[in-house]
Amino acid sequence: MAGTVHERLKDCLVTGSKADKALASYILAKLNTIPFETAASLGAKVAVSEPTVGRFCRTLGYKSFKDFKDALRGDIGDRPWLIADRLKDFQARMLSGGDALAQGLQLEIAGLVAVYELAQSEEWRRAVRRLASAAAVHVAGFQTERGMAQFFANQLQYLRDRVHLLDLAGGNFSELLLTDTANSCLVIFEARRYSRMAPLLAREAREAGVPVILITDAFCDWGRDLVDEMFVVSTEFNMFWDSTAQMASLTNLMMNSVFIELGPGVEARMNRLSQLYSKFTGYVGDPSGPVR
Amino acid sequence: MAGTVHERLKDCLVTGSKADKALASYILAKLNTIPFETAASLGAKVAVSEPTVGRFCRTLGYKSFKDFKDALRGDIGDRPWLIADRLKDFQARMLSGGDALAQGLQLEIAGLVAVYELAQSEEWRRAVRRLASAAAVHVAGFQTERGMAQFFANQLQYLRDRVHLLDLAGGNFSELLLTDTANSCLVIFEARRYSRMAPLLAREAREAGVPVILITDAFCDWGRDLVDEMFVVSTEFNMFWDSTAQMASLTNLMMNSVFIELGPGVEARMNRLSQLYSKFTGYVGDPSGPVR
DNA sequence: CCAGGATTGAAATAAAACTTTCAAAGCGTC
DNA sequence: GACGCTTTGAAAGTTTTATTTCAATCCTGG
Repeated sequence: MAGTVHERLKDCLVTGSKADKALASYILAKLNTIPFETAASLGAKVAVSEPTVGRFCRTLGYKSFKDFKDALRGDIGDRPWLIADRLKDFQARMLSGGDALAQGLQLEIAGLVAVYELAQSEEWRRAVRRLASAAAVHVAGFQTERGMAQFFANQLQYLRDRVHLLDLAGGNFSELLLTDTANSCLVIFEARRYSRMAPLLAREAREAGVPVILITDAFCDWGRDLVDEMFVVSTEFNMFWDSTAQMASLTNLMMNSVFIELGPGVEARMNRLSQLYSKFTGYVGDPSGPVR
Repeated sequence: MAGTVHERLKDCLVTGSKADKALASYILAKLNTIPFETAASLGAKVAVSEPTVGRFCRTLGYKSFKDFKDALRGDIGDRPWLIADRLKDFQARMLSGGDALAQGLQLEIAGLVAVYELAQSEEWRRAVRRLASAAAVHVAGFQTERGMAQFFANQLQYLRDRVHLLDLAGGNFSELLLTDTANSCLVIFEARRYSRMAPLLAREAREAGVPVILITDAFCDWGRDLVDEMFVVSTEFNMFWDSTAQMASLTNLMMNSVFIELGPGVEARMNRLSQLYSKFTGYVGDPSGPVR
């Protein structure tokens, strides 16, 4: 049997034996609590023995009750979502061949949902207000997260003035710490293995009265008490190393929020910036560029 | 200790030992996946032993790890936390009010699936082989895609030698075009509005016999006949401007492919690079860093 | 720098969760 | 009602998961 967990269970409602039907029915009704159950506890609830639960999972095509729970963990459901069919293709491949790629995709989708959920938090609104209203915004990232910091800074520069990318090149962070820090703020991108610089910088900034926004992974145990807002994105997608790609999605979502916070007035700035780019460098197909 | 699971964990962030903080922090960040974990699997994720997880739960006032999970069930049990249900939430919002956030998520998921599909194409394999075997790799990005180029370059540098980030700072691209171009290649990140520089650079590179890989959006009409491999990511997620965030996912996926192509030998390089970082800058919690 | 408590992991042990085996019960068919 | 097939649970066995014990290590405060 193939397909999502939902589908298999529904099939089972029709084709299964009495015990199977009872199990499928109960599981569908109480999906939320299933991961907390064991084969025995579930069996007890449905008035069925433990081995029957195991057999049921095997009928469904899973190796064991445990395997079934794991499938639930990444299951996207059978929503008539725009991409459902293509997604199912991937899932099918995963189930047949243990395709690492398909598994990674599921994890990444789950992470993405989490990022979008973050955007609804109070913490998010606070960070957005800060980014929109601070006198200056400094952005830092270390190792492979340097690019993320750059990406964030470049985008924010379209929306507002006084956005600066910090880097390690000078060996100190005087750009942030030795200027007027009143009402400025700091954004740090960092993931495992954390550079010694990240908490150091966060601590210094805090001591200078500069609020800190940290975008990081789930393993960061030094951030909570050192920063004002902390956003955690998923980084484990079944790849040979952790991926910080979702920091880009978060960045983008945050830019959108800042844009909304700033109001339509920013468009003037954006146009002006484009004009400047056009004047000095030029766009494709833009006759007003510097050279033809 | 008393209170909800959430409260206890937060207390623990302040009062707990190092391992306890790491555990509390991780659990708070990934509450949704905890029901699927065992003490051992959780321990592995935060680099802590199995008994420590058990003790941690007891410190928190629970009888065992199992007891802790049961408490969690009561605490988060009624709010949706399976991906399927959380997605359903977003979808419902989209259908009811045309919620911008929900719509964005839907589009972004679809885009992500498309990126993963790209990773199975012949074109992808070609690009990967190229990135793994070229004598040198140059990476360029313009405007807000500079960060993406940097991100790509920084990651690839972990895997191989001779990766260079090009930029407009010098006003020419001699780093690529005036050195020995034999068997080198160029990667360009670019999205609307395209910098005049992008096609210019691509053309020059091609004339110099340098193959070009282009990562861009769906509107790029100048790329096809100017580059060897072209990867198109979705950029329209219902935001006030296009987002190139998925270029990061693509980059990550590509790094994974290059890693596989290069074989396990790269690990030596990666370790060496980490050692260097440790020596000159240092990691959090790494006593062998340059200063304590 | 050192003593003493706190923290931690390895190994051993205990407990639990799950599977297998097997016999009995259910159920449709002749 | 007997036959054969399927389904099920009890009991025993196996594997996985959690706890205990204990020695090593790490802090902390003198």
